[in-house]
Amino acid sequence: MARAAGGDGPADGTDSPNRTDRTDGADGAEGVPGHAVEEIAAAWQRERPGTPVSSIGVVTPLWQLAKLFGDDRRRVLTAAGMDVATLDLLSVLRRAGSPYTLTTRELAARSLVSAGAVSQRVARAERDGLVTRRPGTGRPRSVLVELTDAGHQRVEATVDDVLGREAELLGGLSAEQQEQLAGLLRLLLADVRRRLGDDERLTQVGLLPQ
Amino acid sequence: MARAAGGDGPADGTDSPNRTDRTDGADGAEGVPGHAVEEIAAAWQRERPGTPVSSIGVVTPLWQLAKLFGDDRRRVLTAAGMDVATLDLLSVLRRAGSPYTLTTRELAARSLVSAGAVSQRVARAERDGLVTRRPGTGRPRSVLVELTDAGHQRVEATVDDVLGREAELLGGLSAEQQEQLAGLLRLLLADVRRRLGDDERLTQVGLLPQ
DNA sequence: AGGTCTAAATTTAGGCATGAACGTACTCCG
DNA sequence: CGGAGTACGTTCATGCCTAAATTTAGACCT
Repeated sequence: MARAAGGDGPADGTDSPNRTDRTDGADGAEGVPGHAVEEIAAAWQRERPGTPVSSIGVVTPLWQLAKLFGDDRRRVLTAAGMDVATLDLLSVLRRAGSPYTLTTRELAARSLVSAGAVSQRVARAERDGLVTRRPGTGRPRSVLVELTDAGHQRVEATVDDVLGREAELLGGLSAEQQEQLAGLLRLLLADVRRRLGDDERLTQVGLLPQ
Repeated sequence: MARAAGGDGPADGTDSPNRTDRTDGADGAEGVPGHAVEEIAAAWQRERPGTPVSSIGVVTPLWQLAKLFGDDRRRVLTAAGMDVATLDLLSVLRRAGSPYTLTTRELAARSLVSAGAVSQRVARAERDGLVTRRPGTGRPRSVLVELTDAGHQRVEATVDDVLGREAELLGGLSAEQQEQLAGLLRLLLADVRRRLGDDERLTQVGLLPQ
């Protein structure tokens, strides 16, 4: 997605050769394909000694990976006539199991998006016949959202593709590395969630990825 | 974020009690504050045996963490009269060192956003007097973007806050754990970038975080 | 030398998210 | 019992991004 316009053509494949002859000089180790993250912290240190760079080693790649995975998923889904937000919604309902019904309140909590966003997601999905909406009997103004057959089918048709693709992208890491990484991320997530969510009720989770 | 409307009130503290009396039954270990990621893979397995869930342990927390860090950063910056996209732009220029000038082409590559997004970011920043734009002498239609003094000051005023805050959020992990995590993320990032970017020139990096 | 090709930036259209204002249906207390 | 509170879903304005169309400036070939 750092891609410019121009569809899927051969694009600028003839790109790297004449790369270092431009504006440079202010750029250090540029042109090297894999210079990456370390360079960012180093640049801050060089330009602004004392900058608290300790977080960069974790946060930057985290960010980039999320962006890369997200963009990739979007592309996969667009090709299948689907979009990320809708799949997220449908997946949460699908995963919940029969009767595939949840309140918008829970949907918000499990999707990690705002209540307003859920309202809009559900409205779109309802317009497309993928879910239905009806008043619930529980709390005050509660609303129950239920997956339709069409919605059910849409999930079945795309989930494996998306998850399979992601597994493929993780293929560069060994099973142990993946496990180790998953463990550390889980640990960090729990801690961060406690620090933020604690007094801010990001309470539940159950998010995005499928 | 996952908050509804209505300011900062005590919100739904009285929430968990009457939670299981609604739609549930299809919800397993719900209500538990920290049920999290494992539950997602388990739910897929239960509902749809054979679903390729192997990636979930890594991708889901990755995603959630990026969202949490991103939202938090946005809040910090909003309070300071700044926004994430602009700080990203200014930071890249600041880090590049004197003369704090880069082409839009490079800005796009280093920010991991589309060319159109860069155009808009620069236009906004220029309108606010944070950067200037002028034709370059290099390639055909190249444009040089340079940080103004005002832009320079804006970076100085916010970077430490943002980075400091992030370091704080990482505080739950020991230095070794952070390092280990950083290493695995770096490894994965390099590999993913190769798989995607290789034939698609997400070539450069140098992204977001600060 | 001139026409065509190519690559880069910008513009435009559309999607989705946040946050704040609303409307409203229970709850709880006097 | 009745009125204020309060929690929840929706609506609205705004922001940012992607993808596609558009504009334009050099490069290359004959």
